[in-house]
Amino acid sequence: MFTVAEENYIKAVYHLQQQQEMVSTNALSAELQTRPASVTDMLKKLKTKRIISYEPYHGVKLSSEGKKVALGIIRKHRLWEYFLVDKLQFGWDEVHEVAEELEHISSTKLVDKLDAFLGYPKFDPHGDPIPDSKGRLASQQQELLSGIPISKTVEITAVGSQSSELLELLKHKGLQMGTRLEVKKIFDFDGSLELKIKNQQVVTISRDLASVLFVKPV
Amino acid sequence: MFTVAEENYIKAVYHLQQQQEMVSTNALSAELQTRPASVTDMLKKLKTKRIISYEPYHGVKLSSEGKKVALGIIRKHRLWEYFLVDKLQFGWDEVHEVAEELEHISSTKLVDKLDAFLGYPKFDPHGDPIPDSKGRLASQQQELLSGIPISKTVEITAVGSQSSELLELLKHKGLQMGTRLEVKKIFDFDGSLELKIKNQQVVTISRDLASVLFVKPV
DNA sequence: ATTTATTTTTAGACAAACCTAAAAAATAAA
DNA sequence: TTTATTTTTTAGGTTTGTCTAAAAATAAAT
Repeated sequence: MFTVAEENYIKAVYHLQQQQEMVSTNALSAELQTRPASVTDMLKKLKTKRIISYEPYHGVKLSSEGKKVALGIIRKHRLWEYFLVDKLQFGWDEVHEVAEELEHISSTKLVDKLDAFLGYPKFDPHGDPIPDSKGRLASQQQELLSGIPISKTVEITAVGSQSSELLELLKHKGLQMGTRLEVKKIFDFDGSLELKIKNQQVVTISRDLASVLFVKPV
Repeated sequence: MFTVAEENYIKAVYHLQQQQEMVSTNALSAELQTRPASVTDMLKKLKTKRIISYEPYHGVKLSSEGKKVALGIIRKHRLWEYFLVDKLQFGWDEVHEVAEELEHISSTKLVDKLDAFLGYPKFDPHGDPIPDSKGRLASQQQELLSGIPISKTVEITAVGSQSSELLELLKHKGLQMGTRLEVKKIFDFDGSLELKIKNQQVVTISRDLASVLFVKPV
């Protein structure tokens, strides 16, 4: 139905739309590492396929059909990530590129059987919700760790970015998806936090780090 | 390293070479459903990449490097087929097309972890051997069911073709890879065989069918 | 050994997805 | 409200992998 290139554009528009309603050519160009002129070409193509609404010079957004397609791709991406971590023992910080390839395998039967095999997981290893076969996303009342008061126990559910620097830091501190922890102290001077990792050691993290970690009460 | 199109050509040369040393342009054209002119173009390209040896008008064969690449692709194809049948409950007659897509996922780490997850299987669901990480194929002393004497117990290891008609017939008779059976009678009139499926019912199959079923002693 | 038929290659085109350079539109600044 | 800057689009090219039509090489038949 769609080429790999088309699917990557659709996914990029979806992600950028989380930030702002209308997505600009330049934003897509940066996200996809292609030149603006190439983006314009593809937008014209996707418009004729009724996947996006697009008026020259005024940005794009996904049509309802486009959203469906995007959720299908994201579903595949996140299910494969879950598979790689849960079944094949990949580190959760090394699955992204492989999942970028696997998400373009077309068989819907495969996706649905994979979903069943994994036990219909609701969140991927980064804590992001996995759309179900109808495109529905589980919503999670998640908050930033930087806003959690002292002595409350929470569980890490997501990270605000996928940068390898961030993932490296989390690994070093012994933090991952599902880690339970309690905020012990908050230092007013620099906003750094002292955390007690459930039944384990105490670590200190910066305010910058606490501001990209999503948690849920437990 | 290689594009999907290149990999499909390499795989096709490998398969056709099982029949005859030198592979012709026309044979590749038929196998890949492309025109002979397109095949010639690709052969020139693969020659410069030192994947095949090719002299105009005299056919091609894989270089030793080309064989390595081919075995890598076949390894992925067969491991994925095993995964689909063993873990995702696909019928063994419906995995081929999906595996045709999955075999082009590049990560070798993925392949090796998948291999481990599956328990290093030696044969795929069609009974074909799966190359190990060094490209070695398990050889199997397999014989045709039509040559097995009465009262010997054997296990089905492979089928001589992948035609959907054959696969449908096998499914109907309750025969699949790994099925153990004993030859009960051989009717001289038409060469048909009566088989007792291990601890189950008795079925009769034609000589034509027995001539495409590979088995091993058990 | 010629002629005929088949197979294979060359030549020239096309669509997809990218590119650079230049023009046009929109936005911000003077 | 002009002018300058940034953003986006158009115009024209490139590469990959395919195609058709025609030419060349090989194989088969008389």
